[in-house]
Amino acid sequence: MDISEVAKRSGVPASTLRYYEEKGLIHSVGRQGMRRVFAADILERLALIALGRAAGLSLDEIAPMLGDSDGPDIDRTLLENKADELERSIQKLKKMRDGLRHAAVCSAPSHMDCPKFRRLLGLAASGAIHSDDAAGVVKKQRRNLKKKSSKK
Amino acid sequence: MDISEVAKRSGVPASTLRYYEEKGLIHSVGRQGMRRVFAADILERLALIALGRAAGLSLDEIAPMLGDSDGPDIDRTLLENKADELERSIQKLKKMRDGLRHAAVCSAPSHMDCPKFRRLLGLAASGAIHSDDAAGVVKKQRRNLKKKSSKK
DNA sequence: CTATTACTTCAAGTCGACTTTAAGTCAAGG
DNA sequence: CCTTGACTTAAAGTCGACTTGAAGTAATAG
Repeated sequence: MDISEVAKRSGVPASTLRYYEEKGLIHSVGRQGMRRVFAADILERLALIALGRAAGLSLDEIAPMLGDSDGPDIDRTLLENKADELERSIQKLKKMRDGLRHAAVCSAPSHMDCPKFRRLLGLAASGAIHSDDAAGVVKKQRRNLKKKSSKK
Repeated sequence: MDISEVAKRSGVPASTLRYYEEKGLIHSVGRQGMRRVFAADILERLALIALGRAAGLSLDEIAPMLGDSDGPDIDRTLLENKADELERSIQKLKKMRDGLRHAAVCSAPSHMDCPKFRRLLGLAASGAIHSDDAAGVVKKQRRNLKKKSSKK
């Protein structure tokens, strides 16, 4: 497969594939002239990378998990840690969600008069809701939208 | 209050306060010499900003919600949308969490032999689990750690 | 054989929310 | 009055994961 074929099948842009190769996350099996040729199993590897990303791993964290030879070499402890991390994030996001829903329907004349809202405010201020959690979630969605709409 | 007092009370670094002022999110009530003086209600305003950030709003989205005069001016529809967004994120993260937990304990010789794992892989590859969701959550945690440890 | 198109590399740009640095100002304590 | 330390500004740097642009090469359709 050439790079555009991989891009088509995987949904990963060619530029990203080159970037991944540069970072050592993927490898081409050789070249036809100057062009990269990829093996079929590259798709599985890309799925594995996508999974790692979805689990909140950085590319540098993912790299060592992709076994160089055959199957992936996954650290089970790391997986558990990530799962726990996700669990904590979920709990925080739930609090935010409930707080937002209440604020949206709260009948207090001003949100500042609503005790629930003030409690939520206190949580955010004290960092009990770690402000980064949701921010990251949403920011990227915006980026994706932008990407899609600017596809000339 | 001078800027360091606000920083101390709110936990927001002085540099960030100046940045927020530059962006129009906060205002000082005047100067003593060259130094900013803040009113007491700045703390409430900062809490509001923290809340917005926690809900996944960008600074530019937050700005219009902080009423210029007295109470905040919050768009209830926006809040509902954000709550829905969080809800979707929560569902995705739950899938990830469960998938990771299984992968961590799966007895298949290689993860590639485990049907559940392959299903998870498929989800990630197809983008059903929007890869950015968890990534954002975690990345920032790393940043926070870095910040704390490099605090000379 | 040649034009087209798709690839190639390398360097630089992007995004958001800050932080850092350099150079300068000044309020307050001794 | 003078030092000192906390403030000031403006500009540049940071972080991660890519994307974009410029300039060049070559596989392939005609």
